[in-house]
Formats: sequence, C-alpha cells, structure tokens
Amino acid sequence: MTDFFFGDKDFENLAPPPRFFLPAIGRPVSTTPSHSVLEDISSFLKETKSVRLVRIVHQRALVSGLLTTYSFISSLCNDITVRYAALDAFVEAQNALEIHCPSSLFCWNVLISQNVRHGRLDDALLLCRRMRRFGTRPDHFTLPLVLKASGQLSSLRLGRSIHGVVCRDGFQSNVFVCNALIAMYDRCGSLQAAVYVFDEITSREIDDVVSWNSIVAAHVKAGQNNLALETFREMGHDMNRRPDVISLVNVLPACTSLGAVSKGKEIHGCALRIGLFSDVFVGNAIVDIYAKCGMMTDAVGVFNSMAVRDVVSWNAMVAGYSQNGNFAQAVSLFDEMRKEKIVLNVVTWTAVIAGYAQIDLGHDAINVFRQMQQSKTEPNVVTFISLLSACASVGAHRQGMELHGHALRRHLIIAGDDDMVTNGLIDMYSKCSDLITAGVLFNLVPVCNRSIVTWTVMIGGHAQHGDANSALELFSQMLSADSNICPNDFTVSCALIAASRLSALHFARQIHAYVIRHRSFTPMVFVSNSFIDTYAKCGDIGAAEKVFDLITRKNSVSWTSLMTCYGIHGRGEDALLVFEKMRKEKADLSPDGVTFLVLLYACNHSGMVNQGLEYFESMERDFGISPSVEHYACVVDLLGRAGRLQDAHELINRMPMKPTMIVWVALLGACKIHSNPGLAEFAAQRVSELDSENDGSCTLLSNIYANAGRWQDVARIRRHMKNSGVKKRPGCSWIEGKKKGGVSTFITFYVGDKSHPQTSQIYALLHDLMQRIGALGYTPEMNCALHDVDDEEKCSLLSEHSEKLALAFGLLTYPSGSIIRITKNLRVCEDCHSAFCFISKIADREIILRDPSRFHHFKQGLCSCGDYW
DNA sequence: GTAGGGTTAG
Repeated sequence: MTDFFFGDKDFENLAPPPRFFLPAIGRPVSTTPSHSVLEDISSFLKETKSVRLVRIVHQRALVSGLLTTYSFISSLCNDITVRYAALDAFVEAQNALEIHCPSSLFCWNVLISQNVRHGRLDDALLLCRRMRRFGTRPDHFTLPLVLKASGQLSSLRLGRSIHGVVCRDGFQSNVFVCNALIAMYDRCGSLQAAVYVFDEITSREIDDVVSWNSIVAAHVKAGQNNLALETFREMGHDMNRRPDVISLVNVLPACTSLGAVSKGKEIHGCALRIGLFSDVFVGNAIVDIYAKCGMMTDAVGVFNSMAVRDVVSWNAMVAGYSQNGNFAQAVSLFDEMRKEKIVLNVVTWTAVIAGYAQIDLGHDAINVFRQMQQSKTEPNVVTFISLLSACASVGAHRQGMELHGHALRRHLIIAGDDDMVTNGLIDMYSKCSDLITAGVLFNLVPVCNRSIVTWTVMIGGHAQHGDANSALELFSQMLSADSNICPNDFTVSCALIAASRLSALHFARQIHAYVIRHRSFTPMVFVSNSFIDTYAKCGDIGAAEKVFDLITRKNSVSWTSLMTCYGIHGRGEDALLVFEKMRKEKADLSPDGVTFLVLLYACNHSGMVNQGLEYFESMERDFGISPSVEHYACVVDLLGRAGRLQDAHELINRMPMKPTMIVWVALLGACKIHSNPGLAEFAAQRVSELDSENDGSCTLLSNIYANAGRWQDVARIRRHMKNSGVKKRPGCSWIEGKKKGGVSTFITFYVGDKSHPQTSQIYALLHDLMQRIGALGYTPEMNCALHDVDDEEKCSLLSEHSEKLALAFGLLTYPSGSIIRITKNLRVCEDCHSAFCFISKIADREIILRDPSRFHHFKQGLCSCGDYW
C-alpha cells in the first residue's frame, strides 16, 4: 500500500484514528492519484477481509475528492459494495455514478449486480430504470441481472416487460439472456413461457447445456417429472451439450418423485461412467433416490462408496430410514452423526423431530428440540411444523402454546396463501381440545388464503375433539365458498368422522354422492374404509357391506372395519366369520392389535365368552401381538358381563401393566349389572384415584347404591360430587328432523326437555304410549330411576328420559314405515330398552337406537341384542 | 445444483 492513503506500515494494529476521517488533522492529500495508485487501491479492496478498512478507504476517498474519478467510482460500485454492503455505500456509488459517469454501462452493471447479490432487488430494478433515464441502455449483462431480480420477486409482470425490452433491443439471440428468461419464467411459475423461450433458442441452435438444465429444472419444479426425464434423454444425443453435474442433480429428483428406480439406476451408472459420481451433490441425489424409494440396501451401498460425504448425505440416510418406517435405525444413524462430530444442521434436527412426531412420540420430539436449541441451531418453518405435529400427537397444549409464541416472535407466521404454520397451529390446538383458540386462528385466515389443509384440520378438529355439528357445517361452508377448494381424501374422512359421531346417515349419503359425482376424485381404500365405518355407525349395515365389496384392494383396516360393523350391531358370529375369512383368503394381511380389539368387542357384545377368551389367548401365542390395556379392559368387560366378576378381578391383578381407568370402569359396569356393591366400591375407589373428576364412575356407583337401596351412600356420593365440583353430564338424545325448506338437521332432547315447539304433543303421545304398553305387560324398571322418591314419581321421571322424548318426536313426524334412528350420548337404561321393545311392536316401527357402545335394533317387540343386554 | 414439513380410516 502506498503512502498516499495510509503511510503507516502497521496500520492494521491501530485503532481507527480520527485523522483519517478529518483531513485537517490527518496528512493532507497532496498527490493527484496516479493510475498505479488506483490499481493498488483496487487490489487492496479486493483482498482485504476487514470491513473496517474498506469503510476507512471509502471515507478517505470521499474527503480526498477521489470519488469523482471513474476508476474509483467503478471500484466503489463493485469492490466497496462487495465488502461493505451498507446502505450508504450503495447510495454514494449511485450518486457518484449519476453525477460523474452516467454513461458508463460497466459501472451501472456492476452496481446492479451488487444490489442483486445483496438481495436489494427493488433497488436493482430501480437502478436499471435510472440508467435508462440517463440514456444508457441495458445490455446482455444488465438484462440477465434484472431478470434474476424479477424472478426472485416472482413478478411475472415485470419479467414480461423485460422480455419486451429483450425483443425490442434484439437480444433474443443471446444465450445468456435467453437462459435468464427461462430461469425467470421458471421462478414465476410459468412453465409454458419458459418452454416457449427454450423452443425458440433450440430452433435457432444457440442453446447450451445451461439452457437444457434450466428447462429440465423448470419441468421438475412444475411437477412435470415425465417431461423432465424426456427432455433429459433428448439432450444426451448431442455431444455439445453433454450432461454435467447440474443436469444430473436436476433430473435425479424427477426419478425420485416418480419412484422411477430403474431410471435412477441408469443415471447412477451414467454418473459413474462419465466421472461425475465423485461430486458430492450427485452422490447425495443418488443416495436420496434409493432411500426415498425404500431401497435402503442400495442407499447404504452408495453412501459407503462415496469418497466425500457431507451433512446432506447423512440427512438423506436418516430421512430414508425414517420414511421407510425404520425410525430406530434413523435414530441410531443420528447418534452416529453426533459421534462422528458431523456438524448437524437444521435439516438434520428437523428430520429427527418429524420422525418422532410421525410415530406419536411427541415428548421425544420436544426433547430433541431442546437439544437443538442448546446446539444453537436456529429452527425454521419446517422445524416448527414438525414440532406442532409432535405436540398435537400427544396433546401437549402448553408446549404448543410456547411454540406459538416462538413462531410469532420469529415472524414465521406469514399471512398468505396456505400458511402451513397456521395450519399446524390450528391442528395442534384442536388436538389439544382447545377448539376456541383453533377457531380464532381459523377465522383470522381470510377465506381466499385457506387451503384444503386449513379447512381439513378445522373440520377434523371439530369432528374429533369438538362439536361434530360444527364440523359438518364447516364442510358445507367450504363447498359453498366461492374459492375453488375441492375436498381431498383427508377432508372426506374428517367429514365422515363427524357424520358417524352424529349417526348422520343423510349426511354420509350426501358425502358419498359427492364423491361419486366428482369423477376427478377416486376414492382410495382409505376413504372407502371411512365409509364402511360411518355407514356402520349410522346403522346402515347394507351400505357398509356394499362399500366393502366394492373395494378392489382391501387392506386389513377394510376387514377390521366390517368386523366392527357387525360387532357394534350385535352380530358377533358374523364378525368372527369375517375374521376367519380374512385369515383364509388373505394370508398376506396380518391382523394387528386393533383387529383383536374389535374381535374381543364383538364376542363381548354377543355374549361369546369362551370364543373371546380363546382369541385373547391366541393373539400373543399365534400372532405375537402383546395385549394392551384396551384388550385387558375388553376381557374384563367380557368376563364381568358373564357374571364372572372374580375372574375379571383376578385378570386385573395379573395384568403386566398398571391398570388404567378404562379397566376399572369395565369392572364397575359389570358390578352394576350383577349388583355387587362391595366390588363396585373398590373399583370406584381405583377410578377416583386415577381421575377424581370422573362423572361416569360417580354416577355408576351412585346407581349401584340406589339399586341396593343404600340411599345414605347415594347421598354421600352426591355430596362428594357437589363438593368437588364433579358435574354429571346430562343425558341427551338426538334425532334427525327437517328444518324449514326440507334441510335436514338434528334435534336434541335432554331429560325432561320441554323446549321443543311440539312439546305438548310429544308428552301426550308418550303418556298414551306408556299406558298402552303397560297394558301389554311393560313394567317400569324402577332401578333405573335413581331418585329417592315414590314409585309414581319415579315412573314419570323414567318416561321423560331423552331417548323416549326423541322416539315420540320420531313417531309424530316421520312417515309411517320409515326407520326411526336415535342416538344417545350415554348408555341406554334398561327401562328405555324395555319400553322401546314394546313400542316397536304396538307402533309397528323399526327403531334403531345407538349409544356410545352399541346399537339396538328394535323390531316387532324384539331387540337385536337379545339376551345379552 | 442436493436434504427436512402440515390434514384421514378400523
């Protein structure tokens, strides 16, 4: 460095001395800068790593009048802005340029280029406009730069106008400009325009390998993987445009998306032949295709043969194992990465978090996130989405809320089209049963920005954790909204969950009709299985069977769904036949834990104690499936219902795991049926230890005491419930009715409900019916009236049960001969059961009554559940 | 020019 600027040899060791900024104090600039001095400055600026020194040179140039020389301006435009990308450097460069040499195309170009490089896209475009105002026309360097800027801004309008300039100024034959046009149209999502430019240059044979790579990449990005592969094949014919590393890296993901392993293998061979395999990018893409296509052995082979591996290679392997359902292997590879001291990046951490979320180990996912934070890796949008799904899977409301705060602070929630973080938040809040917050977030998203996933998570949230009616309402709203939103498999399944919870047969049929009408929507096995379940739960066994028969590729869920259908309708023998048929005809479909649960349930509700016990024994012995708590609860119920209370209790004592509430509730229920207050007290005690606010068990125990006439104990329980704030859920029943205009709706009746406009008619009919069936031999089951009152009052309390009110409404309003379907939120009592039998006979009606555990078909005085009630 | 993500059934 010459004396001209610094003088001091050991300048680097000095603190910035004010004299360099104030010429009055510092050495005066006496020499006019010579050419060699400027060259020195230029090479200094290119080499120095110190932003501080660049800043000093910049300031020095300002005060010394050097800024007016062309040489320094070009250096300012380029070298200074490279190192020192502060706003003032850009502003001064532009000012100096406009004042002293506005006709220097070179200076404009380097300044625009620096602006683009530093992401100052709007400024770059503005500069281009300024240069034109000064009469300097953009050339084949300028145009690709501003095309890149408009591409990065995704501004098709701007890109098109630059395309106009390209044509007007005759740059269509410049391959750089054309390649930039292709890349711009690609980024703006207009494959068609990109292809147009590409076809034009190839027809004039001015294309090169970059053009081909760009157009292949554009096809891949637009999801046109087959066309991408075809284009790639075409380029192979000409030796002038032999595929390079970038060609391979572009085309391999197309094979991956298509699952075209053989094509991938071909490209793998090609890479080895032409010596491109050593490139770590190519190697990574090859590992990725094998891993994603489930060929982990091949992926391992490639991974091991790579001379250079980076964190991406490892990530591809971790993701491969995780996506192929071998999460244990993924985690062990993750541990190996840590042992090998690979610098983990956000993708690595996120892949592991997502893996845990997928297998519902949300707490492990959250722990990994804590470690990630300790390693100072910044989470991004993808990390948050995975974490939210982890919280949703385990109902971690508090952690979910924390994440919501994080996301807000990091500005990761972008108000725009299909904001996946918001979708994740809505889903998380829904699955944590916080439908209020979920609804607030959902309503904050403008309708035009709601994607199908946004709608689906909200519909699914209401269907599974909230009000099923709201779910169906949202589904209709979505279809009638002006947006071009089309339900997908997920949406339909969620709507069906809502329909099945309400037993909304009409709704299920409408959804089915919609699915059939929209030919573009081909129901896959997943949706068909949902239909089987929904029809079963709406009481239409025939429809469920029909859907089952029409599935071409039934999976084990299809078979299990049909078994459930028979199970809940008390057709245990049929459920068992389905199971045996599946074993015989579809040996490749293996039953799992749920299949056995359904099987045990079916045996349970059809009184097939011995068969049930046999299946319970065989599941571990013959199928290697260890029974879960749910299986035990089912067998406790099975034994209990059969009166084998002692056996049930002993089974609980033998359980390899700690019995949960459902097990004790099953025992408690059995104690009710077989009037065993002693054991019931014990079971109720266990339930209250596990969940002191369980209203069901309190009510059950109080009923048991009431049956035994132990009114003091009843009062004690009542007091306990009152003191501890446990509220008995009110029993209610609902039935489909018609609103004005024939739109179907649900009418809900509570015990003793008098809110319906037709109340007087309903009660009159009920009164009449009770008298008529009394004449036929019906006697009220006083046990079911749990109030310490006289018999006459008990009778009237019984006759006001919600299901009886719903039945009277049905008899009043349904056309004769139609089936009356009623759903109840709590278990149907014996008195209503008996009354329904009689009423079905005298009114000559088929009645289907559903409660949380089963269906009762009443016909001609008989019920499908027979003796096993 | 490479890697990671959200919604569904028994």
